[in-house]
Amino acid sequence: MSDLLERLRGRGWRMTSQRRVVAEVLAGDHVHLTADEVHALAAQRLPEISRATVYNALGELVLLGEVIEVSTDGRAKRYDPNAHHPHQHLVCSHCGTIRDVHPTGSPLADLPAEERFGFTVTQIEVTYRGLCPSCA
Amino acid sequence: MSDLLERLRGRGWRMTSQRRVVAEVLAGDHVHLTADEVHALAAQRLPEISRATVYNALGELVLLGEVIEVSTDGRAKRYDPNAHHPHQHLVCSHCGTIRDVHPTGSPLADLPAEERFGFTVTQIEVTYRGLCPSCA
DNA sequence: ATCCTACGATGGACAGAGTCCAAGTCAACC
DNA sequence: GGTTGACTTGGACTCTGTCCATCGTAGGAT
Repeated sequence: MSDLLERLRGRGWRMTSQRRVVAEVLAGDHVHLTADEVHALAAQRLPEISRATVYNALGELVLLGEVIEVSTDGRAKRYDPNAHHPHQHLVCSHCGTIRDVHPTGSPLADLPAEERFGFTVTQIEVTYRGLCPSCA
Repeated sequence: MSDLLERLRGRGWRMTSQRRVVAEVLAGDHVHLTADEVHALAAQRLPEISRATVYNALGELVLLGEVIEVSTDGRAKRYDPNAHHPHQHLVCSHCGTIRDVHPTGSPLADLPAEERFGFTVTQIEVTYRGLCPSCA
């Protein structure tokens, strides 16, 4: 996690107390937080941090490739710090719980050339939906 | 498309002029309209139709399984009338164009039992992202 | 054909998520 | 310890969607 701070600083990311707190919140074990949840956790350590700053920092972390934006419902985006290990998501349709999963094989192989319409496909997102054990 | 109206009426869907226009707008080309786009198109035929009515009708069509809700960005949901033919989506990261695609094989087979965490998986969404020919 | 009535439509207020901006602050380099 | 330009702030604003009280009407009953 201080790896993260190192990397960011090394890339010329100006280190402010606000950005540090946002990065630390994400690097904790709370996964898939919404921006407001990140803001709430950050505010526990830095009470006057503003929402705009959290949004800015999150957006920059996404651009830097340190965090992935996930939107599994049509509501708030979630921020996934597990950006350096490719994975997909398993979502409970009832309670919204999200788990990282690692399917074998590549879904790209399943898309025939004639179905690509000339696109250069660079990314594939797979969302598995169903009921988790508690909601079943 | 009048198939759609038939089916809806047969299921006891009370047919109002507003609902008819919404259904007809969707039954047009296989595009992926947002609620506001549906509203705009519907309003060309029925100028005083309200946003709330369009949202209501779209929500009911989704519940009836006649239309699928798609959210490929974190922004407005899109409504996909191609609900009776399973398919996935190919999205241009630059201009947002969406195309229906039909991958071979099932990604479910790629999710090992130990990666399912006891979930009962009932639905899988795959989104292929990349650049379309015009944006490349 | 007309009447009834429950279901649907309306539009304006409201809510949630996110963006923008002008003014103030401060991290990093000198 | 200055200087300076990048960062932060908070409030206003946008966009998407929901809610609700009131009004209108589709379709069965007569």
